[in-house]
Amino acid sequence: MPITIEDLASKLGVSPSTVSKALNDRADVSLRTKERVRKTVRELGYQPSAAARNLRRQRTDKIGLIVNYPIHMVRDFLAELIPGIAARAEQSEYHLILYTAMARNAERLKNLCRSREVDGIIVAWPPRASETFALSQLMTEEDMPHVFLPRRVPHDEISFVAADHVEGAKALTQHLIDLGHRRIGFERLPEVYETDHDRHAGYVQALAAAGIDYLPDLVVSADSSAVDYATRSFRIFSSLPEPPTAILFFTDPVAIRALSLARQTGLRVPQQLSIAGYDGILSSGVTQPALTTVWQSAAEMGRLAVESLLQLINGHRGAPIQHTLPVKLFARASTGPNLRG
Amino acid sequence: MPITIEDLASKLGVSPSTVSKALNDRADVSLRTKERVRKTVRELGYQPSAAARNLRRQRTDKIGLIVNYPIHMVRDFLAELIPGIAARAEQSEYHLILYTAMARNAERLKNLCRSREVDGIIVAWPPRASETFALSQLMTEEDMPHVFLPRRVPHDEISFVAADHVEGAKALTQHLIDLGHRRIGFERLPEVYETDHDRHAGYVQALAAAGIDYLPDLVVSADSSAVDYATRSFRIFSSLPEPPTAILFFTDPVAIRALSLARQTGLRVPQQLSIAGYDGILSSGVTQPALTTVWQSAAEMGRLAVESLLQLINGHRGAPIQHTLPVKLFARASTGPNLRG
DNA sequence: CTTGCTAGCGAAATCGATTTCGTCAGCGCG
DNA sequence: CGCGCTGACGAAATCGATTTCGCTAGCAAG
Repeated sequence: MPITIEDLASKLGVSPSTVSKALNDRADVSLRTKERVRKTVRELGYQPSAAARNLRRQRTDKIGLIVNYPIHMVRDFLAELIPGIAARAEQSEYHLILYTAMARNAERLKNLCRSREVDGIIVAWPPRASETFALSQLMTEEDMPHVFLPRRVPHDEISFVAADHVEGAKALTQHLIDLGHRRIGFERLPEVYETDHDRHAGYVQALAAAGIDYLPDLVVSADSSAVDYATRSFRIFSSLPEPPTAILFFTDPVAIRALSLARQTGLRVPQQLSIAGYDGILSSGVTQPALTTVWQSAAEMGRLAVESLLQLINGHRGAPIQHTLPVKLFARASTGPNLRG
Repeated sequence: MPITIEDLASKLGVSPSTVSKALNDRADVSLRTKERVRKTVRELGYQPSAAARNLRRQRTDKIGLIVNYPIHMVRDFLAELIPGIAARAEQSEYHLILYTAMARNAERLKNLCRSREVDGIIVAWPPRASETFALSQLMTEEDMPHVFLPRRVPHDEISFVAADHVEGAKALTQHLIDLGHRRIGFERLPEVYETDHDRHAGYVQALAAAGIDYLPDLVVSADSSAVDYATRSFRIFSSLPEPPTAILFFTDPVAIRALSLARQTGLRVPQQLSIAGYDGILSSGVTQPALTTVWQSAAEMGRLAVESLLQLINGHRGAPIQHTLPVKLFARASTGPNLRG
């Protein structure tokens, strides 16, 4: 039923080869013929079959995005990332296929590679370093270009696009130090995530630069298995013999929860306690007081990830492509001068 | 380089036809042969070429999602919708291709249909009734199954999944009436959007049911061309000779902005003015006071859209598939009893 | 006039699967 | 013994494009 290249050819009185070559602007077709072909294509609304092209050209002009987070943890991030990726891809005539159920399943990933239904893959995978390496190897063996997101990967051979969480945590800590804080609480994750590692390093660096001692008591490991670990962390900080005058929470939702807890406890923010989050989710701007936080541009990361991937697809040789993007500090009302000396 | 069905066949000493039939579990292959084939497939990690299958079977097991909103207006919505669609699609071995640059371009849409790179399309398109009809016709002519989202489409022949905005606005208005309000402001959009139409109908119905007069002064058209139309609408309501005691804003962001404006003006919410939003974005839960709003489950709509689309793809005949989903009222602290009589 | 070259086009191979149709052996039955 | 039927398999066509390679006409150069 749909128009094929054969239909076009017979209508024009030329061979399918000529039509194909005309449409792909090859040199061995006369200008006059090219014009005739293009005109008829417009008239009939001919569009080549994607499947046939893909089969013959051994490429699909599609890239895959593997998303594998618990969605509720990264709503804001994904809401920016996905349109960012799609927009950049479409500029280069690529489209985006989404895979959300490839959860830690190396077998399925391998099948995806072998089916060749995408030309390259962006992996937004949970940040387990060990997994990352194995998966990258698998894709390399299958000749599948790939880029990881949104964390640094501790391997020189792996391409990634990441945000600079060392600088992010450093800027946040510095901001509090500038406000006169000396006892700055830091909430971290229990498992070994790279993000956590980077942020902790930033925190440590900022303290050291200001000549402030690192106090292990002020660093609390979140227990992500606890139902309400925001409350748990908050209580631990509060029940310290000498509580911090400012706290860096691991994510905005936790910090927002902490704002409520502080209000319930009768603690005024920021007069008696400064609170900061991380990630710059939309909600952080509308709390009362508005939350100080650090933001990474997911759309920008997506854009860069696509550009890197396209380079790899187009045969980039040499060192893998690794980008670390700056983050931006949003100093808002939930942090203020240290009034407790 | 990758393994083809031919490689498998020669390794097994059978023909490619037999391998294909074994893998597709056809009847004219012996059990013993099927077992042998499956075993070797596992050993070699064979995965059929997607392009070759697509070409021969004339289907791709992919569905397209056309998103065409200004992203910032629907972040929360998309962040739920897209994973919802992808998750449901993957249950049925379908995958999702995203198209964000098909902006109101009928030509590109037609090309997408003719390229046959998807088996069906979910259109999350701006709500212009006239456009919708033309686009639906175009896709019907191209034999492309399609479902519209997230609004009712005023045509009996078009499949859609929508939220019940009549009931949503009605519930919201009723909630305020129950709190003793009589002068209830209603912000609407200037253009003729179906959503606006439905919500306005719900507002009117609730008033009528309570025997309250409909006062045109209390209905303000938002000027979406204004930079800060939240402020503009808020001022119009405030400067009325007898201002409303409660206001329904068109979206949560506008309502959240109104909360700040009220605070700046010295108006206490909800004691002196009740404010409600619409959409149930995440941020609405963390304002101070938390915003009363109405929420539609984007994930659920996505799920239903996929199911409807699959029915159409699998040859559903008869009436088009039209779903109108209930919405949920979140009565929170930004609305309270009318204390002004 | 012959040779060589180029421009323009078409025939046929190719990509890798699925599907149709034909073949053949083996079996049961009259 | 002959016939028909069935179960299991393979040869070949097919999907619709791209690409390779060969052909021919026309023209320039020697």
